[in-house]
Amino acid sequence: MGRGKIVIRRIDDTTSRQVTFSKRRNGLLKKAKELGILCDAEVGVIIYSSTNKLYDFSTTSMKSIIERYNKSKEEHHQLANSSSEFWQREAAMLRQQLQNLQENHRQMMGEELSGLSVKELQTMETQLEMSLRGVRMKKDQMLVDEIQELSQKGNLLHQENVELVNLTRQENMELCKKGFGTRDPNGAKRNGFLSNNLSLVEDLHAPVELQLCQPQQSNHETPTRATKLG
Amino acid sequence: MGRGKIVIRRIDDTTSRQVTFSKRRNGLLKKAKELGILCDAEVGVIIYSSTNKLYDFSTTSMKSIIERYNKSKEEHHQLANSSSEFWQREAAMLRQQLQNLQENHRQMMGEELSGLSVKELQTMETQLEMSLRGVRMKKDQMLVDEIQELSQKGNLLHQENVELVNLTRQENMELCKKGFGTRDPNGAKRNGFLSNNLSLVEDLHAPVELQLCQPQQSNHETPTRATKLG
DNA sequence: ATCTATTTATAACT
DNA sequence: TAGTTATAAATAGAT
Repeated sequence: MGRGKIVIRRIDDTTSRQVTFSKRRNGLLKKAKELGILCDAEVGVIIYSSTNKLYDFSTTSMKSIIERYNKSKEEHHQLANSSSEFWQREAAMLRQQLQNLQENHRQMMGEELSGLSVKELQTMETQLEMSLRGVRMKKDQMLVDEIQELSQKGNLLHQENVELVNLTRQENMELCKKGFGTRDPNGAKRNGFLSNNLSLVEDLHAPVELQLCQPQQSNHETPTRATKLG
Repeated sequence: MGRGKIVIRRIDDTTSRQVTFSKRRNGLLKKAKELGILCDAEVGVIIYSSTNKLYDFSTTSMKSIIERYNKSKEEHHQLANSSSEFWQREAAMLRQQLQNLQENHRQMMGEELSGLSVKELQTMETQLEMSLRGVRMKKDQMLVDEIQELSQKGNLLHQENVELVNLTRQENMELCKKGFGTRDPNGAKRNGFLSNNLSLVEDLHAPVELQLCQPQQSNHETPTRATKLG
């Protein structure tokens, strides 16, 4: 596949050979990768250039591929000892189970549906509907829980603020009595700071209560008035 | 490089995957061989199919390539000496994979949902919706196909019956001419049997066409009239 | 397995 | 060494 046809024979020219090596090596590694992905195969490629440089590719780990290969070859002439045989069978069984489950899982994910009967598809459909209901219920429950928790936190903060306002008002009144109120009659600085603080909490609080639609809180308006009063 | 472009992604259809595996495996081994010859390289390729069959190629001997590779990587000491140990570790690894997939699968089935975040649940919900759509589409397609096939069979039977009626009528007329018609002028017995036969086929035929809503058949009424005439 | 339209890899060249 | 292009080879989809 190139400008001209070539015969498969060692390329004599060193430069040409190295250029071709570089191109074809990449091609081979690419194809190995594609084979692994497309066909779900375990592939290992080891290449040593004529200059003794190593290039390799493997879908999983080269170590495990080589070990698997060695074991495959050993089987032929050497009957392993009983312990080895046991684990080997165990591994084969587990590999099979894994493959079964993988296929099942893929079908569950809506892939690889060819080869299933209408009845099987019907069963899967029912199962998926049940799963979906389960997941949605769980999600909704989690959201409701989260909202409730936030709401409770909000209520707590609100309580704290009401108490804080009351305390500060008492403090102010006591300061006024002691005559410090004359230089700053409205307490603008401190109260300004406080009301800012409170409205921030209000902003965080209000939408949470909207989402929950809890009707029992009749004390919502008090802090707003309090900030206006303060 | 084929009739159509493909994306490099696991092929879902088992048959296609195996055909492609066979073709590309041969391609890869051929290219490995060519690289070895053209560029004077040492090449080793190990392939395990998804059905765990081994295919390999090596320019020299796989054993020497693997040994060279192991030396390059300086890993050869720690490779499992005991076959038993190797398979034991292999089994442990497979078991772990199996457990991971099983947990995933259970969650997919709507079980064991605790410990998932709202975001994860949202992702699962979307995935399940997609899967459900896929399964439903596949099922519907299969049903439509089945109906179409039945309809075609029905049409064929219908054609055969029309021809049968014509033949029988001709036969009757010829019998009448030969003078056998005088004892049974209407040919009641034989025609009665035939019309029963036809209406049976009609009953089987009609609803199938209703489901498919094919408007092109203008010959539907003819057999009904024929039975009335006969 | 075989065929062929098309894609992909790459030989020759820059 | 990297980029371009004409052509050979591989192969996807069909039979």
